[in-house]
Amino acid sequence: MSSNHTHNKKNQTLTKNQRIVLNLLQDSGEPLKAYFILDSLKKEGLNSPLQVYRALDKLVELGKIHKVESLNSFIICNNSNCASNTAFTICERCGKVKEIKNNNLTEGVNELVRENKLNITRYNLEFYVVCNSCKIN
Amino acid sequence: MSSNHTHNKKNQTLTKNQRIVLNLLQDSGEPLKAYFILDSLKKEGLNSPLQVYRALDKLVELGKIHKVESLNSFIICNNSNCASNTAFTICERCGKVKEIKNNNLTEGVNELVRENKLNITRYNLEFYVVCNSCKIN
DNA sequence: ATTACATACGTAATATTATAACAATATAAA
DNA sequence: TTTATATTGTTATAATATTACGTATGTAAT
Repeated sequence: MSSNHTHNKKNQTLTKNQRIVLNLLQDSGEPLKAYFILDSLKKEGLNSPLQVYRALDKLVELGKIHKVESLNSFIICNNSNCASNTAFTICERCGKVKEIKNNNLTEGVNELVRENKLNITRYNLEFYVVCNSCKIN
Repeated sequence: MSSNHTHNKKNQTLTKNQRIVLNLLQDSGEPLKAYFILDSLKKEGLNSPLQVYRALDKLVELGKIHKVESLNSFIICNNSNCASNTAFTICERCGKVKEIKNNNLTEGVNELVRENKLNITRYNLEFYVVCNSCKIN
């Protein structure tokens, strides 16, 4: 038996660089910046920004991660069927980001798009909030 | 009559740098990048990125312009009452950006926010489209 | 097996976007 | 007028992202 069978079938189609970047984002759950990813994965053999950016590009293309545009950061997709559509809440105080996975929202957006005759291919929605823990403190 | 009364009262409270940056964005109507603005305004006395970024920051704060996050660009606000909320269509082919100023959309978003119990302070919506002229060609 | 093709890799250099730090000046408020 | 606040100009540097080039690897057709 080879030693490298922890990844699932879908991940097997990924290359080594793509896989280690995806794993880091998966483990983190938070949005991470490209150069932070680079620093974190030096020990795994990533040496240059381009190696990170190429992996990120591919993972975005595959829909496995998203770019949070206003933060120049990347976050794991925890939504099975968002395709390239994204919807996030971003806390203005602590910076915490959550992907919104609420079917009502998807429905609502679709309706919004219909009503306004927007002929869209995809969308990116960023809702700035004060999150619950920040509201308390 | 003096020759320089085209700006409205609100603009009179702006500083020189803020005013010339705003005028450029106003005349252009398109999203412009900070360093393009810098190059364009060298002759007006802007010498450093920081002068541009400071003016841009202030204008965003005043709601006179918006940042189009996914393009790292800035565009004049042509919506009297959007505050810091933004909604754009961005053509995937030609890059053309339009601010959506449709009351239905505002209403729809508000409803969306209510239904999903999002406690938001502001939002940024980016709808990627293929614009009409690109669709034809 | 060999060719052709597409994809990914590694590396170096460079381009683009944005901010920090500091001293000086203007503006508004007390 | 004194104090506080915002803005300016300048230099340097940080943070984010891409170009260019040559090599390697996987896959599919011949």
